[in-house]
Amino acid sequence: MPELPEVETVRQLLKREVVGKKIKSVNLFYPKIIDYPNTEIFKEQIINEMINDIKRRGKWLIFELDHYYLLSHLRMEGKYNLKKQGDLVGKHEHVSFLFEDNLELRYQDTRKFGRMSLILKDDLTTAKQLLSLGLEPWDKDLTVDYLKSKYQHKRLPIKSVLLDQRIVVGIGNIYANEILFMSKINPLKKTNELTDQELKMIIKNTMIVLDKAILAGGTTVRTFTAGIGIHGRYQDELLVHGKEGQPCLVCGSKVLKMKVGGRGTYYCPVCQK
DNA sequence: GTGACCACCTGGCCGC
DNA sequence: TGCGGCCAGGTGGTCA
Repeated sequence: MPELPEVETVRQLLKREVVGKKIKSVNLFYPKIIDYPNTEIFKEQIINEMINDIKRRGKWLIFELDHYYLLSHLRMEGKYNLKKQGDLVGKHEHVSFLFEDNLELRYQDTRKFGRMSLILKDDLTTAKQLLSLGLEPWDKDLTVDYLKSKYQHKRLPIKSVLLDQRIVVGIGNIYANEILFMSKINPLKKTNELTDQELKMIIKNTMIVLDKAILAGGTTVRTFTAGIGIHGRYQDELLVHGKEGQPCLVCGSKVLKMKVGGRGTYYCPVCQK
């Protein structure tokens, strides 16, 4: 599923392929993908807009158009495909942007969880989708003191809190498992009981894990690929996620799986006491 | 403010 | 082979 490294990979690929293209029309095969405004207004407003840049904030892709920002969240299985006009529309392709050069950017999403919004440029800073997001993992303000201020009243397991996009953006279930393994922290440890040293390790390993994943083009798990024919390679470097029953790479103990906050959580009971 | 729970969705997998 | 049930999980909404 797309987490920050996957979204960043998609961003880089899309930027190469579609920046400079003007949108001639839009087809919505599954209108519920459009969160805001309503579909008719969305289709009207986006016509004749040029894609000038593609940015990212957390797991949101931000297409910079002439007068608007198109916000796109891939959620679980969203991806973009570049097709020629008239190519057969796939079963799971729900939105199609037709460009003036007769190429089409198709949004594909097996589980239809992804969402898009079209926001006026002046409204970006107040967009509800971005307003509550926390710090990027590489932000210089992401310090032990910052985490302490956010974590001090949290008694939830750290595994659940790592997924909270209001504190640090971009960490999903896979990378949360990896970060905690590398930091030797038990996923069930209460967040407000973490030591300064543990917080330091979380910050350091978040950057390491996400940097490596971006370099590898993200992680291809189940049905997720970055689209446009790209498969991430980071799944080959996963240390603990999806390794239930296999020996821990550090101590050789069996990797266990449990549910934390309803999410599949993999950990080594010896390394992560 | 915090935390638990649910809905949104479909394909893959497993047991019968 | 076919069927039903469970699981995967990011986010937003609701409720206590």
